[in-house]
Amino acid sequence: MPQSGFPLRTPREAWIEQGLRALAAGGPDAVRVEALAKQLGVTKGGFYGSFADRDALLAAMLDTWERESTDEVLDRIEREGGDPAAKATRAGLLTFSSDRLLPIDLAIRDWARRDEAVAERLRRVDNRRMALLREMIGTFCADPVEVEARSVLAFCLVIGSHFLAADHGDQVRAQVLKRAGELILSPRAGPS
Amino acid sequence: MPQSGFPLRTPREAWIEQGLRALAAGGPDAVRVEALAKQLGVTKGGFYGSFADRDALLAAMLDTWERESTDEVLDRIEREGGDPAAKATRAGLLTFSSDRLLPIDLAIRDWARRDEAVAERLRRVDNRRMALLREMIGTFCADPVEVEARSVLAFCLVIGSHFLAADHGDQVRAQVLKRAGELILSPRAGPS
DNA sequence: TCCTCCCTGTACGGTACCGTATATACGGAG
DNA sequence: CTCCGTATATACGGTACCGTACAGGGAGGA
Repeated sequence: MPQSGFPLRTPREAWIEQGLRALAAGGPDAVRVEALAKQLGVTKGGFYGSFADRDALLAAMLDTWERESTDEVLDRIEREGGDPAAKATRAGLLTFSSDRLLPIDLAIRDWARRDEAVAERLRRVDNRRMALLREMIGTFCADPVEVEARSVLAFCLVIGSHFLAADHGDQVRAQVLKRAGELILSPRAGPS
Repeated sequence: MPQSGFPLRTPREAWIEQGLRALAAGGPDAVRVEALAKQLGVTKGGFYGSFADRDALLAAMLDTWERESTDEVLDRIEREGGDPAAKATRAGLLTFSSDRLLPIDLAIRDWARRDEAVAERLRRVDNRRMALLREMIGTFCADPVEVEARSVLAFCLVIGSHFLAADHGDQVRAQVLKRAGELILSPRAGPS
Protein backbone atom coordinates (compact mmCIF):
# COMPACT_ATOMS: atom_id res chain seq x y z
CA MET A 1 0.00 0.00 0.00
CA PRO A 2 2.15 2.84 -1.32
CA GLN A 3 -0.13 5.77 -0.49
CA SER A 4 -3.05 6.23 1.81
CA GLY A 5 -5.45 4.63 -0.65
CA PHE A 6 -8.37 4.87 1.73
CA PRO A 7 -11.73 4.64 -0.01
CA LEU A 8 -14.27 7.29 0.98
CA ARG A 9 -17.38 5.66 2.39
CA THR A 10 -19.66 8.02 0.48
CA PRO A 11 -17.38 9.45 -2.15
CA ARG A 12 -17.17 12.97 -3.52
CA GLU A 13 -18.91 11.82 -6.68
CA ALA A 14 -22.02 10.79 -4.76
CA TRP A 15 -22.40 14.31 -3.35
CA ILE A 16 -21.85 15.82 -6.79
CA GLU A 17 -24.33 13.45 -8.37
CA GLN A 18 -27.02 14.17 -5.81
CA GLY A 19 -26.25 17.86 -6.05
CA LEU A 20 -26.80 17.82 -9.79
CA ARG A 21 -30.11 16.05 -9.28
CA ALA A 22 -31.18 18.75 -6.84
CA LEU A 23 -30.00 21.46 -9.22
CA ALA A 24 -32.00 19.96 -12.06
CA ALA A 25 -35.11 19.69 -9.93
CA GLY A 26 -35.05 22.96 -8.04
CA GLY A 27 -32.29 25.27 -9.17
CA PRO A 28 -29.13 26.20 -7.29
CA ASP A 29 -31.05 27.24 -4.18
CA ALA A 30 -32.26 23.67 -3.84
CA VAL A 31 -28.70 22.37 -3.44
CA ARG A 32 -28.59 22.20 0.37
CA VAL A 33 -26.01 20.18 2.20
CA GLU A 34 -28.32 18.75 4.83
CA ALA A 35 -30.97 17.82 2.27
CA LEU A 36 -28.43 16.02 0.07
CA ALA A 37 -27.16 14.13 3.10
CA LYS A 38 -30.66 12.96 3.95
CA GLN A 39 -31.23 11.84 0.35
CA LEU A 40 -27.97 9.89 0.53
CA GLY A 41 -29.01 8.28 3.79
CA VAL A 42 -26.20 9.89 5.79
CA THR A 43 -25.76 13.05 7.81
CA LYS A 44 -23.80 16.08 6.71
CA GLY A 45 -20.95 15.05 8.99
CA GLY A 46 -18.82 13.63 6.22
CA PHE A 47 -19.59 16.32 3.68
CA TYR A 48 -16.96 18.72 4.95
CA GLY A 49 -14.31 16.06 4.56
CA SER A 50 -14.82 16.13 0.80
CA PHE A 51 -15.67 19.79 0.30
CA ALA A 52 -14.53 22.98 1.96
CA ASP A 53 -18.06 24.33 1.92
CA ARG A 54 -21.25 24.46 -0.13
CA ASP A 55 -19.67 26.69 -2.78
CA ALA A 56 -16.96 24.08 -3.37
CA LEU A 57 -19.67 21.53 -4.11
CA LEU A 58 -21.38 23.91 -6.55
CA ALA A 59 -18.05 24.45 -8.33
CA ALA A 60 -17.40 20.71 -8.52
CA MET A 61 -20.89 20.16 -9.88
CA LEU A 62 -20.24 22.72 -12.62
CA ASP A 63 -16.90 21.05 -13.39
CA THR A 64 -18.59 17.69 -13.79
CA TRP A 65 -21.36 19.11 -15.94
CA GLU A 66 -18.94 21.01 -18.18
CA ARG A 67 -16.81 17.93 -18.73
CA GLU A 68 -19.74 15.65 -19.45
CA SER A 69 -21.37 18.19 -21.73
CA THR A 70 -18.33 18.96 -23.84
CA ASP A 71 -15.32 16.67 -23.65
CA GLU A 72 -17.20 13.42 -23.20
CA VAL A 73 -19.81 14.22 -25.83
CA LEU A 74 -17.33 15.61 -28.33
CA ASP A 75 -14.88 12.76 -27.84
CA ARG A 76 -17.61 10.31 -28.61
CA ILE A 77 -18.80 12.34 -31.60
CA GLU A 78 -15.31 12.46 -33.09
CA ARG A 79 -14.69 8.81 -32.41
CA GLU A 80 -17.83 7.72 -34.23
CA GLY A 81 -17.13 10.09 -37.12
CA GLY A 82 -19.53 11.00 -39.91
CA ASP A 83 -20.28 14.14 -41.87
CA PRO A 84 -20.94 17.44 -40.07
CA ALA A 85 -24.71 16.90 -40.18
CA ALA A 86 -24.46 13.50 -38.53
CA LYS A 87 -22.06 14.81 -35.91
CA ALA A 88 -24.22 17.77 -34.96
CA THR A 89 -27.32 15.61 -34.83
CA ARG A 90 -25.67 13.03 -32.60
CA ALA A 91 -24.29 15.76 -30.34
CA GLY A 92 -27.74 17.25 -29.93
CA LEU A 93 -29.23 13.86 -29.23
CA LEU A 94 -26.56 13.01 -26.66
CA THR A 95 -27.11 16.14 -24.61
CA PHE A 96 -30.69 17.27 -25.23
CA SER A 97 -32.40 13.90 -25.26
CA SER A 98 -30.70 12.89 -22.04
CA ASP A 99 -32.93 12.74 -19.01
CA ARG A 100 -29.81 13.45 -17.05
CA LEU A 101 -28.14 16.30 -18.93
CA LEU A 102 -31.14 18.20 -20.29
CA PRO A 103 -32.69 19.33 -16.98
CA ILE A 104 -29.26 20.26 -15.65
CA ASP A 105 -28.58 22.27 -18.78
CA LEU A 106 -31.84 24.19 -18.46
CA ALA A 107 -31.27 24.92 -14.78
CA ILE A 108 -27.76 26.18 -15.47
CA ARG A 109 -29.06 28.49 -18.20
CA ASP A 110 -31.29 30.25 -15.72
CA TRP A 111 -28.55 30.26 -13.11
CA ALA A 112 -26.19 31.91 -15.58
CA ARG A 113 -28.50 34.90 -15.85
CA ARG A 114 -27.64 35.80 -12.25
CA ASP A 115 -24.09 34.54 -11.79
CA GLU A 116 -21.31 35.73 -14.04
CA ALA A 117 -19.02 32.80 -13.20
CA VAL A 118 -21.71 30.36 -14.28
CA ALA A 119 -22.35 32.44 -17.40
CA GLU A 120 -18.66 32.16 -18.27
CA ARG A 121 -18.78 28.37 -18.07
CA LEU A 122 -21.98 28.21 -20.09
CA ARG A 123 -20.34 30.42 -22.72
CA ARG A 124 -17.50 27.94 -23.10
CA VAL A 125 -19.92 25.06 -23.51
CA ASP A 126 -22.26 26.85 -25.89
CA ASN A 127 -19.36 28.05 -28.03
CA ARG A 128 -18.26 24.47 -28.64
CA ARG A 129 -21.78 23.42 -29.49
CA MET A 130 -22.24 26.37 -31.83
CA ALA A 131 -19.02 25.42 -33.61
CA LEU A 132 -20.58 22.09 -34.54
CA LEU A 133 -23.70 23.81 -35.83
CA ARG A 134 -21.70 26.31 -37.89
CA GLU A 135 -19.75 23.51 -39.49
CA MET A 136 -22.91 21.61 -40.32
CA ILE A 137 -24.75 24.59 -41.76
CA GLY A 138 -21.65 25.83 -43.55
CA THR A 139 -21.85 22.76 -45.81
CA PHE A 140 -24.87 24.19 -47.62
CA CYS A 141 -24.74 27.91 -46.88
CA ALA A 142 -21.99 30.34 -47.87
CA ASP A 143 -22.90 33.68 -46.29
CA PRO A 144 -21.25 33.77 -42.86
CA VAL A 145 -23.95 35.97 -41.37
CA GLU A 146 -26.61 33.55 -42.52
CA VAL A 147 -24.64 30.59 -41.22
CA GLU A 148 -24.55 32.28 -37.85
CA ALA A 149 -28.22 33.19 -38.03
CA ARG A 150 -29.28 29.63 -38.83
CA SER A 151 -27.02 28.24 -36.12
CA VAL A 152 -28.51 30.55 -33.53
CA LEU A 153 -31.97 29.67 -34.77
CA ALA A 154 -31.31 25.96 -34.43
CA PHE A 155 -29.85 26.34 -30.97
CA CYS A 156 -32.65 28.61 -29.80
CA LEU A 157 -35.19 26.12 -31.08
CA VAL A 158 -33.71 23.28 -29.06
CA ILE A 159 -33.40 25.36 -25.91
CA GLY A 160 -36.40 27.64 -26.28
CA SER A 161 -38.87 24.85 -26.91
CA HIS A 162 -38.33 23.74 -23.32
CA PHE A 163 -39.10 27.23 -22.02
CA LEU A 164 -42.20 27.62 -24.15
CA ALA A 165 -45.61 26.72 -22.76
CA ALA A 166 -47.92 27.25 -25.73
CA ASP A 167 -50.29 24.61 -27.07
CA HIS A 168 -50.42 23.82 -30.76
CA GLY A 169 -54.05 23.01 -31.40
CA ASP A 170 -54.49 19.60 -32.92
CA GLN A 171 -50.87 19.46 -34.07
CA VAL A 172 -48.40 17.60 -31.93
CA ARG A 173 -45.37 19.49 -30.81
CA ALA A 174 -42.97 16.86 -32.12
CA GLN A 175 -44.28 17.35 -35.62
CA VAL A 176 -44.05 21.14 -35.34
CA LEU A 177 -40.49 20.96 -34.06
CA LYS A 178 -39.53 18.54 -36.82
CA ARG A 179 -40.83 20.92 -39.46
CA ALA A 180 -39.11 23.86 -37.78
CA GLY A 181 -35.82 22.00 -37.86
CA GLU A 182 -36.24 21.25 -41.53
CA LEU A 183 -36.88 24.92 -42.25
CA ILE A 184 -33.57 25.92 -40.71
CA LEU A 185 -31.41 23.03 -41.79
CA SER A 186 -32.56 22.65 -45.38
CA PRO A 187 -31.36 24.82 -48.24
CA ARG A 188 -33.97 26.99 -49.92
CA ALA A 189 -36.62 26.32 -47.34
CA GLY A 190 -39.53 28.67 -47.74
CA PRO A 191 -43.28 28.95 -47.27
CA SER A 192 -45.30 26.48 -49.26
CA MET B 1 -67.34 58.55 3.92
CA PRO B 2 -69.42 55.77 2.37
CA GLN B 3 -67.06 52.91 3.01
CA SER B 4 -64.02 52.50 5.16
CA GLY B 5 -61.85 54.27 2.60
CA PHE B 6 -58.72 53.91 4.64
CA PRO B 7 -55.59 54.17 2.51
CA LEU B 8 -52.94 51.55 3.13
CA ARG B 9 -49.73 53.23 4.23
CA THR B 10 -47.65 50.90 2.08
CA PRO B 11 -50.19 49.45 -0.33
CA ARG B 12 -50.53 45.97 -1.69
CA GLU B 13 -49.14 47.15 -5.00
CA ALA B 14 -45.85 48.17 -3.42
CA TRP B 15 -45.29 44.66 -2.08
CA ILE B 16 -46.21 43.16 -5.45
CA GLU B 17 -43.92 45.53 -7.28
CA GLN B 18 -40.98 44.82 -5.02
CA GLY B 19 -41.75 41.13 -5.18
CA LEU B 20 -41.61 41.17 -8.96
CA ARG B 21 -38.27 42.95 -8.81
CA ALA B 22 -36.93 40.25 -6.51
CA LEU B 23 -38.37 37.54 -8.74
CA ALA B 24 -36.69 39.05 -11.78
CA ALA B 25 -33.36 39.33 -10.00
CA GLY B 26 -33.20 36.05 -8.12
CA GLY B 27 -36.09 33.75 -8.96
CA PRO B 28 -39.01 32.79 -6.73
CA ASP B 29 -36.76 31.75 -3.85
CA ALA B 30 -35.53 35.33 -3.65
CA VAL B 31 -39.01 36.63 -2.86
CA ARG B 32 -38.72 36.80 0.92
CA VAL B 33 -41.11 38.80 3.04
CA GLU B 34 -38.54 40.23 5.41
CA ALA B 35 -36.18 41.17 2.59
CA LEU B 36 -38.93 42.97 0.68
CA ALA B 37 -39.87 44.85 3.83
CA LYS B 38 -36.32 46.04 4.32
CA GLN B 39 -36.15 47.16 0.69
CA LEU B 40 -39.39 49.10 1.18
CA GLY B 41 -38.02 50.70 4.32
CA VAL B 42 -40.60 49.09 6.60
CA THR B 43 -40.82 45.93 8.66
CA LYS B 44 -42.84 42.90 7.75
CA GLY B 45 -45.44 43.89 10.34
CA GLY B 46 -47.87 45.30 7.82
CA PHE B 47 -47.36 42.62 5.21
CA TYR B 48 -49.83 40.19 6.74
CA GLY B 49 -52.51 42.86 6.65
CA SER B 50 -52.39 42.80 2.85
CA PHE B 51 -51.59 39.13 2.25
CA ALA B 52 -52.52 35.93 4.02
CA ASP B 53 -49.01 34.59 3.60
CA ARG B 54 -46.06 34.48 1.22
CA ASP B 55 -47.91 32.27 -1.25
CA ALA B 56 -50.68 34.87 -1.53
CA LEU B 57 -48.07 37.41 -2.55
CA LEU B 58 -46.64 35.08 -5.17
CA ALA B 59 -50.13 34.52 -6.58
CA ALA B 60 -50.82 38.25 -6.68
CA MET B 61 -47.49 38.82 -8.42
CA LEU B 62 -48.44 36.28 -11.07
CA ASP B 63 -51.85 37.93 -11.47
CA THR B 64 -50.21 41.29 -12.04
CA TRP B 65 -47.69 39.88 -14.48
CA GLU B 66 -50.35 37.99 -16.43
CA ARG B 67 -52.53 41.07 -16.74
CA GLU B 68 -49.68 43.35 -17.78
CA SER B 69 -48.32 40.81 -20.24
CA THR B 70 -51.57 40.05 -22.01
CA ASP B 71 -54.55 42.34 -21.45
CA GLU B 72 -52.62 45.57 -21.20
CA VAL B 73 -50.31 44.81 -24.12
CA LEU B 74 -53.05 43.41 -26.34
CA ASP B 75 -55.44 46.26 -25.55
CA ARG B 76 -52.81 48.72 -26.62
CA ILE B 77 -51.96 46.70 -29.73
CA GLU B 78 -55.59 46.57 -30.82
CA ARG B 79 -56.13 50.23 -30.08
CA GLU B 80 -53.21 51.32 -32.24
CA GLY B 81 -54.23 48.93 -35.04
CA GLY B 82 -52.16 48.06 -38.07
CA ASP B 83 -51.67 44.89 -40.10
CA PRO B 84 -50.79 41.59 -38.38
CA ALA B 85 -47.05 42.13 -38.90
CA ALA B 86 -47.12 45.53 -37.25
CA LYS B 87 -49.21 44.22 -34.37
CA ALA B 88 -46.95 41.24 -33.67
CA THR B 89 -43.86 43.43 -33.89
CA ARG B 90 -45.26 46.00 -31.49
CA ALA B 91 -46.38 43.26 -29.09
CA GLY B 92 -42.89 41.77 -29.06
CA LEU B 93 -41.35 45.17 -28.55
CA LEU B 94 -43.71 46.02 -25.69
CA THR B 95 -42.93 42.90 -23.71
CA PHE B 96 -39.46 41.77 -24.72
CA SER B 97 -37.77 45.14 -24.94
CA SER B 98 -39.09 46.14 -21.57
CA ASP B 99 -36.54 46.30 -18.80
CA ARG B 100 -39.43 45.58 -16.51
CA LEU B 101 -41.28 42.71 -18.20
CA LEU B 102 -38.46 40.81 -19.87
CA PRO B 103 -36.56 39.68 -16.76
CA ILE B 104 -39.81 38.74 -15.06
CA ASP B 105 -40.83 36.74 -18.09
CA LEU B 106 -37.57 34.81 -18.14
CA ALA B 107 -37.72 34.09 -14.42
CA ILE B 108 -41.29 32.82 -14.72
CA ARG B 109 -40.29 30.52 -17.57
CA ASP B 110 -37.80 28.77 -15.37
CA TRP B 111 -40.23 28.75 -12.46
CA ALA B 112 -42.87 27.11 -14.66
CA ARG B 113 -40.58 24.13 -15.18
CA ARG B 114 -41.04 23.20 -11.52
CA ASP B 115 -44.53 24.45 -10.66
CA GLU B 116 -47.53 23.27 -12.60
CA ALA B 117 -49.71 26.20 -11.50
CA VAL B 118 -47.16 28.63 -12.88
CA ALA B 119 -46.87 26.57 -16.05
CA GLU B 120 -50.63 26.84 -16.50
CA ARG B 121 -50.49 30.64 -16.31
CA LEU B 122 -47.54 30.79 -18.67
CA ARG B 123 -49.44 28.60 -21.10
CA ARG B 124 -52.32 31.07 -21.14
CA VAL B 125 -49.95 33.95 -21.82
CA ASP B 126 -47.89 32.16 -24.45
CA ASN B 127 -51.02 30.97 -26.27
CA ARG B 128 -52.18 34.55 -26.73
CA ARG B 129 -48.76 35.59 -27.97
CA MET B 130 -48.58 32.65 -30.35
CA ALA B 131 -51.98 33.61 -31.76
CA LEU B 132 -50.53 36.93 -32.86
CA LEU B 133 -47.58 35.21 -34.50
CA ARG B 134 -49.80 32.71 -36.32
CA GLU B 135 -51.92 35.52 -37.69
CA MET B 136 -48.87 37.40 -38.87
CA ILE B 137 -47.20 34.42 -40.51
CA GLY B 138 -50.49 33.20 -41.95
CA THR B 139 -50.52 36.25 -44.20
CA PHE B 140 -47.73 34.83 -46.35
CA CYS B 141 -47.79 31.10 -45.61
CA ALA B 142 -50.64 28.70 -46.25
CA ASP B 143 -49.55 25.34 -44.79
CA PRO B 144 -50.80 25.26 -41.19
CA VAL B 145 -47.95 23.06 -40.02
CA GLU B 146 -45.44 25.46 -41.46
CA VAL B 147 -47.25 28.43 -39.94
CA GLU B 148 -46.96 26.74 -36.58
CA ALA B 149 -43.33 25.82 -37.19
CA ARG B 150 -42.39 29.37 -38.10
CA SER B 151 -44.33 30.78 -35.16
CA VAL B 152 -42.53 28.48 -32.75
CA LEU B 153 -39.21 29.38 -34.34
CA ALA B 154 -39.87 33.08 -33.95
CA PHE B 155 -40.93 32.70 -30.34
CA CYS B 156 -38.01 30.42 -29.50
CA LEU B 157 -35.65 32.92 -31.06
CA VAL B 158 -36.88 35.76 -28.88
CA ILE B 159 -36.83 33.66 -25.72
CA GLY B 160 -33.89 31.40 -26.42
CA SER B 161 -31.51 34.18 -27.33
CA HIS B 162 -31.64 35.29 -23.70
CA PHE B 163 -30.75 31.80 -22.49
CA LEU B 164 -27.90 31.40 -24.96
CA ALA B 165 -24.38 32.31 -23.94
CA ALA B 166 -22.39 31.79 -27.16
CA ASP B 167 -20.18 34.41 -28.74
CA HIS B 168 -20.46 35.22 -32.43
CA GLY B 169 -16.94 36.02 -33.48
CA ASP B 170 -16.69 39.43 -35.05
CA GLN B 171 -20.38 39.56 -35.79
CA VAL B 172 -22.61 41.43 -33.40
CA ARG B 173 -25.49 39.53 -31.93
CA ALA B 174 -28.02 42.16 -32.96
CA GLN B 175 -27.12 41.66 -36.60
CA VAL B 176 -27.32 37.88 -36.29
CA LEU B 177 -30.71 38.07 -34.61
CA LYS B 178 -31.96 40.48 -37.25
CA ARG B 179 -30.97 38.10 -40.02
CA ALA B 180 -32.50 35.16 -38.16
CA GLY B 181 -35.77 37.02 -37.85
CA GLU B 182 -35.77 37.77 -41.57
CA LEU B 183 -35.22 34.09 -42.35
CA ILE B 184 -38.33 33.10 -40.45
CA LEU B 185 -40.60 36.00 -41.28
CA SER B 186 -39.86 36.38 -44.98
CA PRO B 187 -41.37 34.19 -47.68
CA ARG B 188 -38.95 32.03 -49.63
CA ALA B 189 -36.02 32.71 -47.39
CA GLY B 190 -33.17 30.38 -48.15
CA PRO B 191 -29.38 30.10 -48.07
CA SER B 192 -27.59 32.55 -50.27
C1' DT C 1 -59.43 68.00 22.54
C1' DC C 2 -60.39 63.21 22.82
C1' DC C 3 -61.65 58.88 20.83
C1' DT C 4 -61.23 55.28 17.60
C1' DC C 5 -59.28 52.37 14.40
C1' DC C 6 -56.05 50.87 11.31
C1' DC C 7 -51.26 50.33 10.16
C1' DT C 8 -46.95 48.97 11.58
C1' DG C 9 -42.93 48.32 14.79
C1' DT C 10 -41.39 44.97 18.04
C1' DA C 11 -41.05 40.69 20.14
C1' DC C 12 -41.60 35.83 20.06
C1' DG C 13 -41.60 30.73 18.86
C1' DG C 14 -40.55 27.61 15.43
C1' DT C 15 -38.00 25.79 11.41
C1' DA C 16 -34.32 25.17 8.23
C1' DC C 17 -29.90 25.74 7.09
C1' DC C 18 -24.50 26.51 7.37
C1' DG C 19 -20.15 25.39 9.25
C1' DT C 20 -17.38 23.64 13.44
C1' DA C 21 -16.13 20.64 17.16
C1' DT C 22 -16.02 16.37 19.17
C1' DA C 23 -17.16 11.61 20.01
C1' DT C 24 -17.86 7.10 18.03
C1' DA C 25 -17.75 3.14 15.09
C1' DC C 26 -15.53 0.48 11.77
C1' DG C 27 -11.86 -1.67 8.81
C1' DG C 28 -7.18 -2.89 8.24
C1' DA C 29 -2.25 -3.60 10.11
C1' DG C 30 0.54 -5.57 13.48
C1' DC D 1 -6.94 -9.07 19.95
C1' DT D 2 -5.21 -4.39 19.97
C1' DC D 3 -4.05 -0.17 17.94
C1' DC D 4 -4.75 3.36 14.62
C1' DG D 5 -6.72 6.26 11.33
C1' DT D 6 -10.59 7.73 8.84
C1' DA D 7 -15.50 8.55 7.84
C1' DT D 8 -19.42 9.63 9.96
C1' DA D 9 -22.97 10.65 13.79
C1' DT D 10 -24.08 13.96 17.12
C1' DA D 11 -24.22 18.27 19.25
C1' DC D 12 -23.65 23.09 19.05
C1' DG D 13 -23.74 28.21 17.89
C1' DG D 14 -25.15 31.33 14.62
C1' DT D 15 -28.12 33.23 10.91
C1' DA D 16 -32.16 33.90 8.15
C1' DC D 17 -36.68 33.34 7.49
C1' DC D 18 -41.98 32.47 8.34
C1' DG D 19 -46.14 33.54 10.66
C1' DT D 20 -48.43 35.27 15.13
C1' DA D 21 -49.33 38.36 18.98
C1' DC D 22 -49.55 42.58 20.83
C1' DA D 23 -48.79 47.37 21.73
C1' DG D 24 -48.15 52.10 20.20
C1' DG D 25 -48.84 55.92 17.16
C1' DG D 26 -51.08 58.78 13.87
C1' DA D 27 -55.11 60.27 11.01
C1' DG D 28 -59.73 61.39 10.92
C1' DG D 29 -64.37 62.16 13.19
C1' DA D 30 -67.03 64.00 17.10
